[in-house]
Amino acid sequence: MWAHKYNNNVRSNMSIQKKTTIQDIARHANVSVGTVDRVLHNRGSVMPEKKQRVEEAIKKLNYNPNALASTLAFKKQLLISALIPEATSFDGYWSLPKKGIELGVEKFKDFGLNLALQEFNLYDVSSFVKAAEAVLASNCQGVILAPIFKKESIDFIEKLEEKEISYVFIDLTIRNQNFLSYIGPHLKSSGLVAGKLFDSILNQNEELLVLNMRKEVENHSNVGIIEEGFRNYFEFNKGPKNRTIHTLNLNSMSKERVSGELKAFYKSHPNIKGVFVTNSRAHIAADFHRKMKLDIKIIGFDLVNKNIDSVKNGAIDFLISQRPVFQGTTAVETFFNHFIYKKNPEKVQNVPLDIVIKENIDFYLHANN
Amino acid sequence: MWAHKYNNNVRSNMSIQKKTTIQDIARHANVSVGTVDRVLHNRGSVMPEKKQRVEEAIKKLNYNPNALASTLAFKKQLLISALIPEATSFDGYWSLPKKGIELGVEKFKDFGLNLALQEFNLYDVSSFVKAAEAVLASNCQGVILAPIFKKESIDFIEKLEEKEISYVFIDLTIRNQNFLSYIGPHLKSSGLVAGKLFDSILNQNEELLVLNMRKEVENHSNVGIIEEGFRNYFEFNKGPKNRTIHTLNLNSMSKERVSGELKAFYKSHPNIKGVFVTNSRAHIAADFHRKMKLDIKIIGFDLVNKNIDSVKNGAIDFLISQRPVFQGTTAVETFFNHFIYKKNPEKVQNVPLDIVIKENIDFYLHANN
DNA sequence: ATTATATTTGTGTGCCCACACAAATATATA
DNA sequence: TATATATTTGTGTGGGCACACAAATATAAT
Repeated sequence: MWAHKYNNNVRSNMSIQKKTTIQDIARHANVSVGTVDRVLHNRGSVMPEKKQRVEEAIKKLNYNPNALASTLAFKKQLLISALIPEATSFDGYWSLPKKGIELGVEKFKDFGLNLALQEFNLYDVSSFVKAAEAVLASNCQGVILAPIFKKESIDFIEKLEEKEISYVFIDLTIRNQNFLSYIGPHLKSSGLVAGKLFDSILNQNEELLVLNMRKEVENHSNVGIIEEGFRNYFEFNKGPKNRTIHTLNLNSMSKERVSGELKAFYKSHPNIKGVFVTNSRAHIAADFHRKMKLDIKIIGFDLVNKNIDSVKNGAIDFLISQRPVFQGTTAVETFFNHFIYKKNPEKVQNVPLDIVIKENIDFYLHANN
Repeated sequence: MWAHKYNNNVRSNMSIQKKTTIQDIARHANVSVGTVDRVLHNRGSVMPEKKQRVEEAIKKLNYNPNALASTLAFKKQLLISALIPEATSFDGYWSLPKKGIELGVEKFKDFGLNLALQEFNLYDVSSFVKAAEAVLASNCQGVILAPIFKKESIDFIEKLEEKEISYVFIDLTIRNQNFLSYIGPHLKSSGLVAGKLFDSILNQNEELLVLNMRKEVENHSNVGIIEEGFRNYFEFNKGPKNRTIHTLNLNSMSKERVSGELKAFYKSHPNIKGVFVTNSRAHIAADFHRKMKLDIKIIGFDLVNKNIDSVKNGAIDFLISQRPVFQGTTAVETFFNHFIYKKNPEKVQNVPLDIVIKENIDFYLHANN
């Protein structure tokens, strides 16, 4: 027994069937729409028999609420805060998640979703603390958080939990049980991918360098995991070629410093044919290689402008991109689904690790990855 | 002079501002909502001066229609047909675009979007013709078309144009001026990517084989472009290593036939260390290599189940994936934007060419790529 | 000026749902 | 039995927009 209804706006077309509404349910169960509403939201009290009739009708007519009408009627607005670093001239990465967040908000603004963007300085803890306070003062319902500063983030999260504000981590995470979702890369796999690529493109006895460039203040636990994954690859895939892997930690990002240190290092290690840069600053090494006409391969992270240029001019061989824009839209979408559709997200939402080369980079730039 | 309005549902929060409505416009321009409506849709006639007042108010108050309320009031339903091959046991590729289309429809069903799926047999032209007739009989407003059969597709398109039904191409295209959009890969770049990868991972004097496997009936103009891109790479990047590239065309996909032909070919060409399979059947060659313990690299296309297995067991080194699921959702979204928001899409929407290896494949499987 | 016709404008209804409130019914208390 | 209280149910309104129709005004023809 079927309960089909054909739309008569379009000339009798089998494949267009109107969605059933609460009105339909009410008629079918011989109650008022108010009662149907009460059953749907288990609000108020309904006689057991009527409740059953309604539930049967819902099943039979395959009722699904119209999210449009629902949000239109549900007047409450939804405010999401985003607490992320601001993009700087020498590190434009965070412009990408930001773009994603803004795209997501744009998409859902008709649904009453609003954004309060709070950016902080990647190298200034106090700016984070200040921004966090602004978020706490804003009485928003959800927070998108990039927990760059571990200790301060944990303090912040505690206050969020007191106020029962839910939060998602974006791009990086800290061990913590109560976040709604983590949206970002699987760091260890990032290292594995780089390892596999280098192992494929290098010859037998060529050596590798892991290059960590960072400022003192930065939380570098992530970088550690990436390097761990990278080294793991070669441990588990030893095979005939037993590669030597060196590590160089630099506390500077200045062109001159890096160039100098690399020059010295290469001199004492002439067999190095590949450099794995564990953050988005591969272009610094790339520029040096290009200037010195060194035939050393580079693999790095992230489609920031200077890296893009280096891929296009051949100085960087592979970039691993972790869908920064997509991370942003996903974070917003996660909250939307959580609050509007009451669907709880997966705890960990790992983004694909895109392998970008000169030949496919344009498509990544154009799409909102 | 600003015209802000703060929502008072949420305790006075600066960042939540109600969207302006046609009511606001009407008040501001001192006309009725009917007149505003007329201006917005240039329906009916409006006195020039009032029209101007309304247009000014729209600009000043930064009015954007609420798509929710709009579609809720706009009762017309939208029917989209999808004319794509059905997935078969030995070629599951088309289950992925189909999944994407269904996801897209699911997402927009509240907006009155309906789908009429018409699948045809990849190896049976007559099934395509029949499905195309069904589409023409369905009086839909848009068609998602996979133009596998060139001649028949052109015939079909002619009839669509007579009936003024717009259509998009998905996954592959044919030269034609009137399609609304093409959503799919840039074929030549697919070849370039494969070329670059092989050039990186192979040694100096190792040779390459381009393996085309197809049934007679298939439209193979695409495969030609891919191979062209592949060979182009080596022409434009000759460098020191001048590679020899062979081509083997097989009119069969049977395990036995392929194995036999490959065996013979490798015997007469012992220097071949890489095979580029120009469609989704790389797993056939992979199984053969694995059985014979041959150390020959394989690059192929598409995340179909058997290819996935081969990547995981190491028999396929690289897969190039062209976001089949995303293609489907994008096609639906394109029509949605076209009909609901009246936004015309870009004529060509190229999807990224994802490079998939053992180390990152899981993330591609989990995401809806 | 008077009627007929064309143009312009305003009002009302429905789309589907959420929620407040009133009405109706049932149960408890005096 | 009458009154107070609790439980259950129905109706109405609003959210922003599209569209039909009626009302108002302007223009033409007599």
